[in-house]
Amino acid sequence: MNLSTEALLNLLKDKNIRPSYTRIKIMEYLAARRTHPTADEIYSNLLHEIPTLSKTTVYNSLNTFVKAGLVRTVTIEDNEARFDADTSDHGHFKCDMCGNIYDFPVDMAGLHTKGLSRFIVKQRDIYFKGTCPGCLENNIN
Amino acid sequence: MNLSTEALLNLLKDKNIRPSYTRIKIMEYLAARRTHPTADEIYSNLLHEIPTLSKTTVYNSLNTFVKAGLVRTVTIEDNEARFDADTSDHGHFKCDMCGNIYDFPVDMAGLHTKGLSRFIVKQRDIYFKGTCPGCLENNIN
DNA sequence: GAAGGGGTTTGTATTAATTACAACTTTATT
DNA sequence: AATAAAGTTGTAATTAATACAAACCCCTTC
Ligand SMILES: [Mn+2]
Ligand SMILES: [Mn+2]
Ligand SMILES: [Zn+2]
Ligand SMILES: [Zn+2]
Repeated sequence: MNLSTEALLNLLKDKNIRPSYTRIKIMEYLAARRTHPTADEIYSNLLHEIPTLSKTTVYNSLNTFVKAGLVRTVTIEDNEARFDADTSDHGHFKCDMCGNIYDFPVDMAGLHTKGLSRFIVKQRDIYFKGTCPGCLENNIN
Repeated sequence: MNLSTEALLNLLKDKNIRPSYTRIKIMEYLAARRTHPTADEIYSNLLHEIPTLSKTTVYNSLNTFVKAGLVRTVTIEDNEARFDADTSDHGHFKCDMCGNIYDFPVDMAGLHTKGLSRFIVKQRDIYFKGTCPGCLENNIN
C-alpha cells in the first residue's frame, strides 16, 4: 500500500470511479494505514481536513470502493464493519484486550477444505481472535 | 449435534447455566439445525411454542451460551450476527444468491500462517463467500 | 458566458440489530 | 411460608447503516 496520489488516481479511473476530492482523501486514508478503521473513524479523522464532510459520503464512497473490489470489508466484529484497502490474501487477528486488528500472512493455496468442489468460491476471509504480544507483556501479573 | 434433551440438560448444568424451559428450547432449536439462524429467526420461530417469549430473553440466553463456549457467533455478514451450536472446527460458506450458510470441513492444523508465533490464538473463523451448487443449477440462462 | 445534465455530496429522517434497565415472575433455600 | 436469587419481560435507548431529496459541482453545448 502507501500508494502515491497519482497511482491512486489511476486506480479509481481504471474502475470508472470519478476521482473526486473526497473519494481520494478517503482512499488515501485507508491506503496509508493498517488499522482497519470503521466508517466512523474515517469520518472523524477526515473532518479536520474536510469540514463539510458527511458521514453518508463516507459510507457511499466505501460502498463504491467495495463494489469495485478496491476495498474489502472486515467483519471480524459483530457490531460494526471495518475496511481494508489491502485486498491481497491475508488473515486478520483481533486482540481481545486492546482491540487492535493485525494482518498476518496465510497460505491460502495450502488451505485444505472438503465438500466445496461444486461451489464457486469468490472470497476467502480468515479471522483469528486472541491476545497480542504487546498485551501479553503488559499483563504480567 | 441433535442432542437429546437430557444430554443438552447436562451440557448446561456442566457450565453452571440453570436449564430453564426457555434456555432449553433455544438451545434445542439451535442444536437441531444447521441454518445458523439470527436472534430474530429464533425468536419468531419459538414464539408459537412460547407465546410469552421476549426478544431480550433470546439475546440474553444466546449471550450466556456464547460466554460459556456452548455456542459460537458467526459474523459472516456485516449487518447481523448468526449463531451456531456446533463449536467444532469448521468453515462457513455464504451463498451470495440464496443467502444460505453452509458448513464445510477445514484442516485447521494444516492451515499455515506466519507472524503469529508470539500471539495467543483462542479462536479461528474461516468464512468463504460465493455461489452454492443449487443456485448454480437454477441459474442456467 | 448562460443553460442544462449527470454525477457527487450533504443533512435529515428512517430502519433495524442490540443493549440497558427496572418491574415482574419463577425457582431455590431456609 | 418467607426470603433471596436467578430468569424473564416490555419498553426505552443506543447506534450502525441506509433512504432520500435538496444542494452542489463539473463538464458540455448552445
Ligand atoms: Mn488487513
Ligand atoms: Mn456452522
Ligand atoms: Zn492487544
Ligand atoms: Zn445458493
